[in-house]
Amino acid sequence: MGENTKMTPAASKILETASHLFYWKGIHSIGVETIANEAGVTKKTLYDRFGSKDQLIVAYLKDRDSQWKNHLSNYSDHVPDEEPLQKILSIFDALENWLTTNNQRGCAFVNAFAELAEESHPGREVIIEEKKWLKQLFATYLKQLGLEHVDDIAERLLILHEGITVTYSMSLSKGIAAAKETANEIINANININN
Amino acid sequence: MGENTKMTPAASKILETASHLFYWKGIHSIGVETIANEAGVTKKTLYDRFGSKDQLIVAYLKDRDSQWKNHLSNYSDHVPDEEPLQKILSIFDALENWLTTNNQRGCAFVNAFAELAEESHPGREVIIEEKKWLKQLFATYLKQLGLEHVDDIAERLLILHEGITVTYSMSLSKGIAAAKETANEIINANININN
DNA sequence: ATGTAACCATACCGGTCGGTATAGTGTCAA
DNA sequence: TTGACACTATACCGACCGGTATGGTTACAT
Repeated sequence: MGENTKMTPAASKILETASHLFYWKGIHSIGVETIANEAGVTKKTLYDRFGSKDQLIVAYLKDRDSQWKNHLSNYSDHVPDEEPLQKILSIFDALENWLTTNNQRGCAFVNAFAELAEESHPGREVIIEEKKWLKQLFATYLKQLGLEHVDDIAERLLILHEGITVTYSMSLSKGIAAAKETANEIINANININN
Repeated sequence: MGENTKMTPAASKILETASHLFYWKGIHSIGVETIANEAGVTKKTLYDRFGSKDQLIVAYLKDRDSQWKNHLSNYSDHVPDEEPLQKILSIFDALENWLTTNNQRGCAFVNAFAELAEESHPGREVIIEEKKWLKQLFATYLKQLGLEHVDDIAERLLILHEGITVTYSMSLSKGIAAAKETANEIINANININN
């Protein structure tokens, strides 16, 4: 779902443009007319492809989701399955690179969640599912490490992940080292309990 | 600065109303007309008191800041100065109560930061100063504990603080226990190093 | 050759945006 | 008692909002 491959050329361009503008200028601050103009496309085409601004927002969020997961794969895939701790730490490495290159405005999902105040907005589900997915990924690796209380520890790792993203985007953290090291310490502390 | 005491009655009502609407509906989603109407005041009065929407936004952020600091005092002040660790943990207790009562939409500052994308918006400075203040507060208590690397540890505590606020607002954390316990463990780990 | 899908251009809709203008009322201190 | 201040009420401004209507062009598959 949402793969660029099965989109028309105009739709791809619209989504690409919307993605950039929504992220850097904010969802509510950007009008559909601006998106259409910047994409070199008529408003008619935008509505023919996406139906409404809300649906375009959902497409934007799904696109960010798949981009982030793809980025993450580049860091995790070459870590052998026998090293789940390194798998977890690679997530923080992926985040560091993600934040420092072209994503200085912080987490698109957290920002969008702030803007989409209406409980019923379909974008909110996409956001929450993304975070749940990440938490579950942490839990899976923790289980492979043979830890107990994996849900609790996964929650802590997610907290670190979200926290560092916020502080980094406000220039209150220079890199993500503080979060990565804390993650490492939390995990090691719980490994030692089992020995 | 910004104390309600030296405001006119209408100004207080406007700020109170704006504060509520900005927080729950989002800054860009709410128009000045709505605020004026809900406050039972004319738009003229709103502009006579606050000058512009942007200045009202700044007033809103400063008001949230003083409210949060006031709330924090209620939790920290009755912890004796001789117990800096408890002072730090009381910040997390204050946050738990803050988030669970009337502040379910997460951190007003993080949300506003997401909405105020323009680098030059005066509200951004208020937000960053607030976070720096909290980080410094952590550092002060850590220094009283006789720790080294207080800036590094203060950064970690801030990360936990921001992280739990985000995950709680997305219903991915049930309470703030995970953050508070991690904070406690980080501090204890660094106390032991000195012994 | 015909239809359909993807696009273009332009013009329009009602509604709302932030902000201003004009005119008037009540209160209270000097 | 006068003038400054805090307010009310109403009407207006140009700009922009999300979304629609109409009509025409190209390319491509059947």
